[in-house]
Amino acid sequence: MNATIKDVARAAKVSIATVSRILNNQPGYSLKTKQRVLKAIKTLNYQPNAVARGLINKKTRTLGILVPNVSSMFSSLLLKGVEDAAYTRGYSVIMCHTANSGVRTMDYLHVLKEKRVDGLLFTSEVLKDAYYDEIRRMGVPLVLLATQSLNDSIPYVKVDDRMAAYHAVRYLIAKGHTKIGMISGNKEDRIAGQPRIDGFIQALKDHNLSFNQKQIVYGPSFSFDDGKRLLLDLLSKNRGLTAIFAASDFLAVGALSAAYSSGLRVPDDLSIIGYDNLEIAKMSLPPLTTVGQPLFQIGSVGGMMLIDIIEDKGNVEGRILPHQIIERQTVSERSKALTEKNYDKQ
Amino acid sequence: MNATIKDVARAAKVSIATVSRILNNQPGYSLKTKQRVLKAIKTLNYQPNAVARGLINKKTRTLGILVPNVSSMFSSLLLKGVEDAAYTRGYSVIMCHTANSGVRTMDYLHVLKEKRVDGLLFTSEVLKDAYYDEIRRMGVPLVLLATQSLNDSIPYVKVDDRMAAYHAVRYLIAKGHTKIGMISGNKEDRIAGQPRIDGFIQALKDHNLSFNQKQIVYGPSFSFDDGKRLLLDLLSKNRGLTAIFAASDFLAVGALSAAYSSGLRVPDDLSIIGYDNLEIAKMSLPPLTTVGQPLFQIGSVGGMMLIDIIEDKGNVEGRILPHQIIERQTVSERSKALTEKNYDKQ
DNA sequence: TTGTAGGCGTTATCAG
DNA sequence: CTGATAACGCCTACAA
Repeated sequence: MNATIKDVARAAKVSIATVSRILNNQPGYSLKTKQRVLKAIKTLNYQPNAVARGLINKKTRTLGILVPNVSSMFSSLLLKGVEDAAYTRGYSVIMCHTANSGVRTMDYLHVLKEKRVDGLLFTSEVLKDAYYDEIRRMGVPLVLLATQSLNDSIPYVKVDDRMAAYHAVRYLIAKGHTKIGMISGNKEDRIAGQPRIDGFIQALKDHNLSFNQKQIVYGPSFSFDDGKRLLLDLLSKNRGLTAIFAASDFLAVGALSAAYSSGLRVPDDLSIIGYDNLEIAKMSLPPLTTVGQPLFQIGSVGGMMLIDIIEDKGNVEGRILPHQIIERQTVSERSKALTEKNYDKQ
Repeated sequence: MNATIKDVARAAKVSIATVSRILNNQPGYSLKTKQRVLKAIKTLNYQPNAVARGLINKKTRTLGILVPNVSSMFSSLLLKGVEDAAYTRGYSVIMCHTANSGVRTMDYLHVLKEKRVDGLLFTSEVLKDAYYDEIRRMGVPLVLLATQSLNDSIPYVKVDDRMAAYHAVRYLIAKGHTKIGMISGNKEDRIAGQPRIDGFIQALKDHNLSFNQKQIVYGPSFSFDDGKRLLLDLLSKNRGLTAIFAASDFLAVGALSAAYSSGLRVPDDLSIIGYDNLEIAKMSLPPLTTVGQPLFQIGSVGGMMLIDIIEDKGNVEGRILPHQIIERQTVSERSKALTEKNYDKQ
């Protein structure tokens, strides 16, 4: 059905070697033959077979990316970033939805190996030893996105979670808040858990605010429903809280929702700052102030980095990308007077 | 680096033909040799090279999917569905973010052809002739997701947009609303535009409600920002509206936001029903009532269908999947009395 | 039950 | 400047 290099050679009355040279613009042919060949290519609508090329070159110009959830607002931005980098560099990307499942992840690793992808991206989840061993055996480069490996020196690109959390809380403090609670998601999470908690506590300490463990409340995940539940939990354990740092936008929006249901007005009665700056942050009511991580960029920078490694242009160092406070409408300025007034109420 | 079939053959002291037979479990070997070969495979950690296989079989077990925006809540669910079908059938999927760009789409079509994918999924956008011609030349099956081609009989999987809109409006009417407006997105959109408008109008007519063109308001897209703007526009053109049908959840949530800003309470003063049932519908304030389309399913059914065609098991007919009204909290019951009371106010 | 050999579409190394 | 030809890793007649 599809024309092959042989067809082109025959049509142009040259050898396949010559066609190949022209295709890969290597030296060794006259202008005339080149034009003849080019014409043959056009009329036959010839396009080289990447599979055959891959076989001999041992390069497929294909990347594999493993994400826990293809459709989450978080991962999908990462995906888009990777895709963009791949596109501009002439690579394709195979997406693998791991569903947080070990067997599914291993399955994909095997497929990706069989398909001889040139490199791997691994996102969000922690890189288990079993995965890493398998990847080592594949012998392809790997870069981590929005996550980091503790024991090994695998290149990664992410934000400084501890610092970002610190800045979020510092922002609250700068706005005059002194009674601040935190809705942490799953504290076992190596990236979104402890580091953000540490940042929260450090910010409190650095500004001479007292800290008690009950100011932090934990959940199984970082979801909207957890946010709803956890806000109530947090409020019941602490009196007089005026601001809250939520470890994800979903948690924050869930908190927003719970606040609304219990008659608390945001930001008048309670300020909330989120984490991530997903699309939903713009669309919540009121629009959510949050500390944003550049997810698309993390993806594209990571993709570029991986391709650089593949093509040996590579600095293979981890990279921390800057985060940023996105001011919207869920954090209020809190004057001293206001604070006292509020105390009276309670 | 990686072991080949030849290495296995040598290690097991058989010919590569025998190894191949065992790999593809075809008849023609004794149990003993099989076990010997299997052991060799294990110890060498051999995995077949899918590139070589693809070259000879002319099958890559790879699908290509073209989506306008990888990271939109809408497309990403479709993606996940396709991915899931592919995974269960042993296929991989290459994702292509077209960014609504013609050249980018054509670029992708070319690489997908070069990489010899076994089939194509095309989503959301209209299938331009240039795309279709190129795909025909590729000679691979195609299925359309959440869109449909008018002139040709290409298999598709989608919802009945006209019917879904009709039901949304009928639902509003059943709740006692008689003054209903519509926020349409881009009316040029072949799928999300006119069909939903038609459904809206038809529902009104079938229930003997008057209809005037100004009850519908249009925007450039289906976005949150458009929703904000368009609600105000709609309200200014029509007095006494008690309910609104928005052609997308984003439009609806934008409308929610605008309503809030202008002091209108949803659903007490104004009811709103959306379209899509994206994740955001659960998380809006109040949670959005909407007519849901099963995006994940559309993706997975479409993926299965495509693979069926590839593997010649194929019924190649288009399929309409059922939509469903998802009742949440943005539509109020409207008694006759209430209606009159509201009229007095205005 | 097993092995030999040709070929899938390219690239690359030789000669000429 | 050009053309044979041997790989790449695998599958599959065809023989044995």
